[in-house]
Amino acid sequence: MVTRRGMTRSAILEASVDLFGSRGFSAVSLDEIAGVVGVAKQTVLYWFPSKDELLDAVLEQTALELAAVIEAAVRSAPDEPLARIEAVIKAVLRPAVRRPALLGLVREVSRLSPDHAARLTDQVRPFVRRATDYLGEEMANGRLRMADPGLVVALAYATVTGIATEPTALQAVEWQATTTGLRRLRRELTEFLLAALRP
Amino acid sequence: MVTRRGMTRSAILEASVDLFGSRGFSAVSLDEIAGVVGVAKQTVLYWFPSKDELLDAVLEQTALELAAVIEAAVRSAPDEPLARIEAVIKAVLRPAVRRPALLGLVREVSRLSPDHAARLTDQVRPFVRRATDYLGEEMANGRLRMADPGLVVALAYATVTGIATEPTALQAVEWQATTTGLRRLRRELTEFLLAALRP
DNA sequence: ACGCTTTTCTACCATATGGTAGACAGCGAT
DNA sequence: ATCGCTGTCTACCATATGGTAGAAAAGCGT
Repeated sequence: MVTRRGMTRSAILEASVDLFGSRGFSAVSLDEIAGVVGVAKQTVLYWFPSKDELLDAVLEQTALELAAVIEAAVRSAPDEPLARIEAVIKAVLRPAVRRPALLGLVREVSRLSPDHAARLTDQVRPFVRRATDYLGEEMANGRLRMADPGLVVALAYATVTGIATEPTALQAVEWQATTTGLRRLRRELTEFLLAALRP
Repeated sequence: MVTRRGMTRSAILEASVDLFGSRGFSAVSLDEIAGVVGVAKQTVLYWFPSKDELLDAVLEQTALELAAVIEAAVRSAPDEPLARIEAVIKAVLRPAVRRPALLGLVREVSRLSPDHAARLTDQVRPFVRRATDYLGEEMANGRLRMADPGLVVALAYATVTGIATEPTALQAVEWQATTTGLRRLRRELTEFLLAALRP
């Protein structure tokens, strides 16, 4: 219908991020994606030859988006680990809460075939490596609590994605998704992580 | 085949926990569950009239199991919040790592229909309530860092389930699932949480 | 042995789903 | 005008899946 210039492809990607991320890969049909985009299923299969390749594209794009957000946050923060961590939290939490599917998709990876997981892991590895190295240095400098840098990265990642992708858990502790609720969540998350990492 | 006395039902439940928890509800077919149990699909549908009711039973059982483990850990620990938290981590991490699907299933809840999620939330609410109240008291006593008790419960939950259910993340930081790796993970997780909660 | 209940299995069925084949439309270049 | 290319659609297809109907076992009390 509308689809001016190659916009269909990106619309499909966007809808797929939301659907895969919120309900899971196999719970979403190509028909449903097509319906959301307002296009026939075959159009989806024209841009992405199979559901699997669509998933690969979705994963890759999500990883790139998140990496860019984190990268920018780190660069704009002063050269102090706690400040940088705070900046990253702030930068990630905004898109994560506005679009829970983003991190939900990342979390989905562990349920997919090892192939897909491996492809994404490979893509993300350099970033993880840099984060691990950085934390290791700062621990040696005494600006962070001494610990296993790799596991600390994994733990911080687990905390942030966990809290951002489990509305059920937040609902169980009677948290409200209002503006003030959001601010409180960000503050508590930040203090939680900083307390966990301070020397 | 074998199935002495009403064992079939519990075998189906067990297999379903593993499959739903590791790969997600909609990615698992009744045929597959039946295959794992070694029984015809209709036998599954005899014990659980539909896939949805099977899911409900699986969720309920998992919640009860986890609650029992946590309850026992809390009761056996001394009356000191940090010691109790450590005991809970220890108690939960063992079954969680041996059977990742357990927590994976809990995490799956947010992807399911609001109905299922609500049923589980209701069941878990009293436990959450008690945990929140307890943390609140101990914060007032100065034995824990001052914070929003509800959000702290959610954050600690997110950290533990996140780290226990994302092999992909752990793999990305080159963690190995050996005995020593497990011990290191438990130590780091404990220190991480205790540091986050200490006054 | 015989009935009654519980448990499991063998057909089936309707539908949803990923994917193929090919027609049709828009459009820029010649 | 028409050729060729790109993008979208309609028409199908094979298969997988949740679920139904009812037959065969398997116990079990009498």
